[in-house]
Amino acid sequence: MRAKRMPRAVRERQMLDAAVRTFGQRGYRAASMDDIAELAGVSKPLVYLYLNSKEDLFTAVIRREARALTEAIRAGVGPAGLPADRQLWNGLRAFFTHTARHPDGWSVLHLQARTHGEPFAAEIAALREEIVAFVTQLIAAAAREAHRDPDLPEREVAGLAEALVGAAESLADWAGATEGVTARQAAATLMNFAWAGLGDLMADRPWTPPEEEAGPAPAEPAAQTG
Amino acid sequence: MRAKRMPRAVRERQMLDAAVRTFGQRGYRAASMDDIAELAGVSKPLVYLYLNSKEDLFTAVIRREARALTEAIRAGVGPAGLPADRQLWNGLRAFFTHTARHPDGWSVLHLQARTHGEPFAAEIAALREEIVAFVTQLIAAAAREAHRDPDLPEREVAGLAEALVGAAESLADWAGATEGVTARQAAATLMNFAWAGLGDLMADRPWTPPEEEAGPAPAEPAAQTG
Amino acid sequence: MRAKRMPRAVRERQMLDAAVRTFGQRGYRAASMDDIAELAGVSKPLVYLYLNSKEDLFTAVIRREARALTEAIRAGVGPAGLPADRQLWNGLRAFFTHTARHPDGWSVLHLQARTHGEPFAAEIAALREEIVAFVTQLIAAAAREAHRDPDLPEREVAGLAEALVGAAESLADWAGATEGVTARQAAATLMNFAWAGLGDLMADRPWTPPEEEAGPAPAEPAAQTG
Amino acid sequence: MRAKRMPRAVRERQMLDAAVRTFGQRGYRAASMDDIAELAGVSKPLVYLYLNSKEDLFTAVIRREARALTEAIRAGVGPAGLPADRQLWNGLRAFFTHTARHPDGWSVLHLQARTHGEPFAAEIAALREEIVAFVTQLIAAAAREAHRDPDLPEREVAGLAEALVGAAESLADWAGATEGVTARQAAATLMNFAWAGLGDLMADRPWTPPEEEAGPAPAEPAAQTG
DNA sequence: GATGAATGAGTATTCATTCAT
DNA sequence: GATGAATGAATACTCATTCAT
Repeated sequence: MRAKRMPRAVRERQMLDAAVRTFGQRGYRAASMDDIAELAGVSKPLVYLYLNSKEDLFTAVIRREARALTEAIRAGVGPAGLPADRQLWNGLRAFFTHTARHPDGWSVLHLQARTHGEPFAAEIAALREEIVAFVTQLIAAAAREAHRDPDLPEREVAGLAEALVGAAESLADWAGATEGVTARQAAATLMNFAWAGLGDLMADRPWTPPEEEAGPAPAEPAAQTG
Repeated sequence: MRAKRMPRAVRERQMLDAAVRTFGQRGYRAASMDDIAELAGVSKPLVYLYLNSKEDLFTAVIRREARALTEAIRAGVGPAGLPADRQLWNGLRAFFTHTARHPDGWSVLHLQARTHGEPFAAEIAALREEIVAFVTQLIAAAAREAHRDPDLPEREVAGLAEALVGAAESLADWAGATEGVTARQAAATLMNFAWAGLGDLMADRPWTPPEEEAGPAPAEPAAQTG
Repeated sequence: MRAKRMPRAVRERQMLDAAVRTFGQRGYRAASMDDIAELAGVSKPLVYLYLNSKEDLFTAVIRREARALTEAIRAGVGPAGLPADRQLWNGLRAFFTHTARHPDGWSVLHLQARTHGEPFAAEIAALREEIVAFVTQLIAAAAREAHRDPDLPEREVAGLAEALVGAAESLADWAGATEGVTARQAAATLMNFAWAGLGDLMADRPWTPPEEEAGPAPAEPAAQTG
Repeated sequence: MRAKRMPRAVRERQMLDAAVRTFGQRGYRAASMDDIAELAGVSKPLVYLYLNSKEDLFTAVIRREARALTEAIRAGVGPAGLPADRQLWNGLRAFFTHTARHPDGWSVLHLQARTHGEPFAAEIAALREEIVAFVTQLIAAAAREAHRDPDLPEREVAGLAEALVGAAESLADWAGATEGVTARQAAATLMNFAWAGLGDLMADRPWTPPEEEAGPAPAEPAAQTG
């Protein structure tokens, strides 16, 4: 039973929701347009009318999910004036919270989109670059705060940022697969690792999370749609 | 055009070589058995005769590449008596060297195999578990060496190992994509990040690589075939 | 060349018609879905869209032909009140008429479906059971009419019914292959054989067909389509 | 482990044995030359060397099994001097005994060979003609014995013979599928049906089997090979 | 004589995509 | 605006058959 007339924006959202789920769970190639149309509750030609082709649909999905993720992080990080470690701590919690709440979207971004060549890889590269740039700038800020001298070489900082982002991605998967690991714990583990380093941890000198703000974790409207 | 007669073992190796390349570059679904057979220089039925099915072929590829990777790392790490940071340093260099030399194999292991569900995910899970277990044990050894007291909680150690492995994976991709980053540099960046931590780095207290052995990086017979 | 748009039911009938012909003449394995689609004047994907798989298609064909045959017989037999030999005589004429008019359907039911294992054999077993049950009940009725005492053992009756049905099947093939043998003649031969027995025939005591009704043989709308 | 050197005749017999089994159980199309070669314990090229092609192999199988069947019947029938009903009775027992002992051969002759078009159908037609001719001549003999006058028309006799043979085939299948039905019982059922007719049976005037000869049922060397 | 190595030619099935209404 | 009807192009997999040794 097909749903009755609806404004285009709503229909399109339903299609994208269905697509995220299908792509996230089955993968790009294994997901068929039939599946997606059925899950969205519309006919296949309508999907084509609105989203043009499978490639365009997948690209639209990637963009929407990428945007949602970066906005979640941006919202979590807080004002630019905070100290670097505090900003990172906030951002990581937002990141782990978001990936936990949108596993299909995370799967699309982290697994599916990277595995199927151009033009999707480029979308992901852009997303990653944005995040890496943010982290890079945080590291630079931390160096400034510490009056470090001389500066770390640029490429070294880039590598550190890559490492940090990779560690976060890995922990997001791990938290998603391991019962009972909260976003907060994942973030704490990563802060320790990144900020204090294993060396300090061995010496029992961990990084200490700042006292918590009053409210709950950065609000997100709701869990995964669909 | 009939392919020259060859002993089965040789042909099988050629097929696996072709498969690594094709799967690594195109992905599991997009790689067709026709492509692989052609690249291997044989007819499709022969591929089926020897490797049974696309699924079996992909599994065989995963296993071969996984084995090659773990053996390269194991060989690189050196004797068990070395200090933990030295073992890690050695292992990382071997890892980055291997992934740089076998980009298709690395793509299969890191991207393709994880994206296409069971039974491939299980193979990769096993591989990753092996590596994570090794890193976990290194961290435990480091703690012992540092006479750390009290012990880090088990789950915390697991998370740290996940983070470290994820960082390494990420840096392998980065090194593969960035002109002029050597395995040694990638390993050094990660050692700094992991061992000293960003905090120490800010304070200009980096981890110091041990003096280098005489010869070049751990020998590997040859680069990717095909 | 795009086939003209048609309602699904019509197209489905065309496909089944083409399938009966192809399966009946070439056999299940030798008939390719390409052949059937071409004969039906549609593309292969449409056949799959409507009939799902070769197995399902063949099953649908068997069911349709089985139903047509049993209904032809049921219609031919006439009211339950008739004497047993009269019912048998009517039923046999209907049977031979139908098999003569639908040789491909008869080939599917009698030859192809039995030769290719489950699940087709089960369909045919059900059909045959239905017919054998009908004959069995006729024999029982004849015994009642003759006030036979004691009853024939159940297994003996089953064997007789099998024999009669087998004889009918064989005569259907024979009539189909032999120029100039009418359904009526085949039915008469079988009635003689079955009802009088060779012994009586030798003694010149044949079974006598009842006077014929006015009209022609039981009407059937049309011959095989295609 | 391949068997060592063997005389050609023996090897060929093994291949035919394997082929009967495979064709009988799987059907002509579904049986692969690989299966047959493996079951025969020889390499595929050897099968081709001896039997030439799948078609030739199947034809050879049909001929061998047809010959075995007709010889078993001929041996069972006994001397030409016996009364017609006695000859039929003997022949039927031999037939049901043989089909029960060689189910795969019976399946090849009765099901598989008829279903796959020329040239196999011709082989079966020849076999059937031979049997029908024998039965026809028996019926003629019975008529002579009964001094029947006038003669039955030739086509009528042909039809009766077809019916009788079809009934026998059907009972062979039935006996093969029904637990506890012996060759003797099947033959008795058919003699009753054919000789006395249902009409006489209803009147409790069955055909009476002649007293049994001393020895056991017509000897056959052994059950199905392979 | 016997076999391991190899393939040409199919076969069922699927999917993204487009019309005609 | 929305959809039922339709297909071109691929894809995994199989099999009878043949050489080279």
